[in-house]
Amino acid sequence: MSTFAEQLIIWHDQHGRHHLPWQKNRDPYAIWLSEVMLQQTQVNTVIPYYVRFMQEFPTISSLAQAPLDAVLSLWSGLGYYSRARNLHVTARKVMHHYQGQFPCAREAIQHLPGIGRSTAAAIAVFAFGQCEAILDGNVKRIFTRYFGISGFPGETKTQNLLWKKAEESLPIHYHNGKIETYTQALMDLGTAVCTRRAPLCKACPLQSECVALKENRVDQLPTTKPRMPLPQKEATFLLLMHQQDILLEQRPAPGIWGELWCPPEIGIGIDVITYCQHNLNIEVRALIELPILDHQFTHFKLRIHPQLLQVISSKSLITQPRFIWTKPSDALAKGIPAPVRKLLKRTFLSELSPYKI
DNA sequence: AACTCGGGGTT
DNA sequence: AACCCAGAGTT
Repeated sequence: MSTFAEQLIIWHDQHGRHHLPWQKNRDPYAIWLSEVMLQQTQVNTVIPYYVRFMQEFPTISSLAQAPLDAVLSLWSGLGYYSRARNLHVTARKVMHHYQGQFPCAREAIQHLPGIGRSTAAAIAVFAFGQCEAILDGNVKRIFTRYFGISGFPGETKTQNLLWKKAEESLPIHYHNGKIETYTQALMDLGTAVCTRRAPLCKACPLQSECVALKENRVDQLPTTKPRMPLPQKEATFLLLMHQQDILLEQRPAPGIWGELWCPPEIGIGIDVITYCQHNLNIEVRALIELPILDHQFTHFKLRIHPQLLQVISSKSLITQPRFIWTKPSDALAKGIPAPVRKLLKRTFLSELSPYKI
């Protein structure tokens, strides 16, 4: 076995993580769920969501039978909601096309929605013990440093080279359990030792062969993404109050916050009273402009101007299924984005708020 | 190849 | 405020 893999496996026995919630068994469903939740999301953030999700939907069958709304509700706050929608689609696909048995070949796994090459490989490794290479943020960091590879890992050229290194470094002549340990060791080393800033090279099992360490380039690698300043967007949120209820609208998918519930959003500068008359067919009275809510996405910044409005006419005028009237406390149990959760809490549920319901 | 999709943690 | 995180899908 290569020194690289062997050193990692030896290191993992003493220093790796062995008690994460999804490490209890080889249930493909449990492993698949964990891998999807962990896409672009840190372990400590995922754990409570994962535990709740497994309690609510302990099997792929129970997930497949659930309504999407229930799935999104459990996902609320975790972000990247297309993951939840794809999870739901895939659960039904596995039930229907694979008789509830998760496919075990990496290629087949990779064809399922929401599962790319790295996630498919992780599932193949941890659920089925197959010898496949992963390439996540941890692995990219370790390999760019160990082999001294410069260039932003998002570029195709660099990414292809990293995949090649990942495959070449696999423990080919392994026996039972080695590939799982090796794969977990890569991620644990990336999390605990080969960190983005201030890596603990003196504690690293790969230090004697690490090119970046030899050449004193550890803090130069991996090459950071060239960033553009984020465009600033603004929007008005209409908080329409009718007695104890507010109006929520289900947003279209695909798109930002697809299928999640939000107060109606309009561009700034649009006359609110007129908009409600013409587009919602509701007579309203403007109460107050609530404090601005700033939110940042990967590719733009959104400044939300929440406007509190009182409904004068009957609320029953809106009957489209994409609109609902709901108590703010009930809205928190639905699939709503994080800023909306924050807004509803501080406006309607805080003891300090004059609009507390 | 470039762009779209979130939210939270860290520094 | 910038950067990153067990990336994937679309165009």
